[in-house]
Amino acid sequence: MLDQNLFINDYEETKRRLIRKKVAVDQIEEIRQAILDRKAFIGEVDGLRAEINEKSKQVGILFQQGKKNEAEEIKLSVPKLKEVLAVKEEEFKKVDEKRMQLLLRVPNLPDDNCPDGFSENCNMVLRVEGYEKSDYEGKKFKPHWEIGQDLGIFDPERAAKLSGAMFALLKGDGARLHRALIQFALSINSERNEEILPPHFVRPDMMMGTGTLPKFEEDAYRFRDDDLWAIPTGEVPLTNMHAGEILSIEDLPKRYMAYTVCFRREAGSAGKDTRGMQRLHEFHKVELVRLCSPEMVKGEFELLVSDAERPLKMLGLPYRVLDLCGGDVTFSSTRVHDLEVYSPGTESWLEVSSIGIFSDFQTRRGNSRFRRSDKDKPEFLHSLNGSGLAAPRVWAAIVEHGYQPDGSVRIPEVLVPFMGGQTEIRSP
RNA sequence: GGAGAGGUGGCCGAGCGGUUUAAGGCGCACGCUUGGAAAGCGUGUGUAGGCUUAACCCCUACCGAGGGUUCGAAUCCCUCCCUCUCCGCCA
Repeated sequence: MLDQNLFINDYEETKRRLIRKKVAVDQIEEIRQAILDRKAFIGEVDGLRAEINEKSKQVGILFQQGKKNEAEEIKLSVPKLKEVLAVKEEEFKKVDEKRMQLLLRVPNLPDDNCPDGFSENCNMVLRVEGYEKSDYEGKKFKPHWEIGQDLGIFDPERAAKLSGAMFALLKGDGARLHRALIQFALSINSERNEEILPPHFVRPDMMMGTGTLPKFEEDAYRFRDDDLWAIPTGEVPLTNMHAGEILSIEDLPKRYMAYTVCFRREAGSAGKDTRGMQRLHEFHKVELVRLCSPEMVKGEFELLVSDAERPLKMLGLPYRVLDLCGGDVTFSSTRVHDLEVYSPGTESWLEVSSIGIFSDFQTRRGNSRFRRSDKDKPEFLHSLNGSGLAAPRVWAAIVEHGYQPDGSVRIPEVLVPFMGGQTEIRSP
């Protein structure tokens, strides 16, 4: 959530930046008005409360002095005030609720360093690593689902039988390769990041905290009988770990990583680039989250990008780094770099990590703060996150790139220790 | 799931309808004292919002959360959440 004072003290600038993020002008005006309306009400309501408090205090004092009649007289004058207050409070509640709902649905301000533009076509390729066009041009590569089915390590039919479309079932060495990937990602990041194993179901306010609710309600799974949501990413529990707390600056930055399952309804994306392991309702991921002070953000962002790139480099996969344009930067973030691995089987770039800066947008919602010293006021933490390794798509890339003419799949060297020394996957 | 106990400031802990403006203590900060320190004494010590916007003062809300009763609620009533103890169930 944005600081509402931005709409009062820095309105033109805020408007300019929100427009870059495709927010309609009248929506911005509406928010400003709601904030002003609320401010007007709060003074009136507070004044009435003060008056009632004062009279009640008088009643108590008069009773103790034995001045019963005077006390009764004041007592009778209060209900009228309370009626007025009740009406005002009712209106105030409406105005305040409207303000809140509007604010919760406004995206974060994009950083001015984001390229201009409103669609993914305007995203800028910052660099391409390990990719030679000539390696792929004019050649035909098998998609991972074919290779996987031939080797008996990937079974989409049974996954569909059990759970429906966009679920995966890995078998034998396929499952083992997946497990190796997770172990590998956790191992190489363990020096810098503290490993967390969080709950996978969270309260609604935690989903609110990362900006997932209320805007993206249709994309998350919720339980019918309990007021809990299945996390769409480890970002949700990690970013909210210190909700309601005030950390000391000496504890910063907090660098967390978590291996979690991620649950996504993927509403509206059925049928589109969903074959094989490209898009799943349930997938496994190692997530990296940083909580820090504002001046640490720049450095942490660079570290995060390099942490997210490292596994791709080590696995020898070709990938590129995108700088998302202002209009394509996600709801809660100010700046985003995407890592996309090249999938020769689908002849496309698959997003495997989205590294974002969220400023205090998420932490204001979750009320996660820090203090510079005993004398300083608490300030909101700043948060960042990115995938350390999104298992299914990396799995797909490894299978496609490691595919050998004899039908086997070569395991990248760095994964071999995590595969118990196994160097390739063959049909049994 | 059943029975019971409890949730009060950074921490401990009193208050169970009205000078509570939340006692007292610990911790912390500053000052006095001292050759220096400890002890002692004194002062201060939350968050958010409003007003001012340089600060103070003042006002409002906050005693797990949300409702209710009352002129007045930390205190009484209802619902929910969490923690602890015992029982039951269970990987």
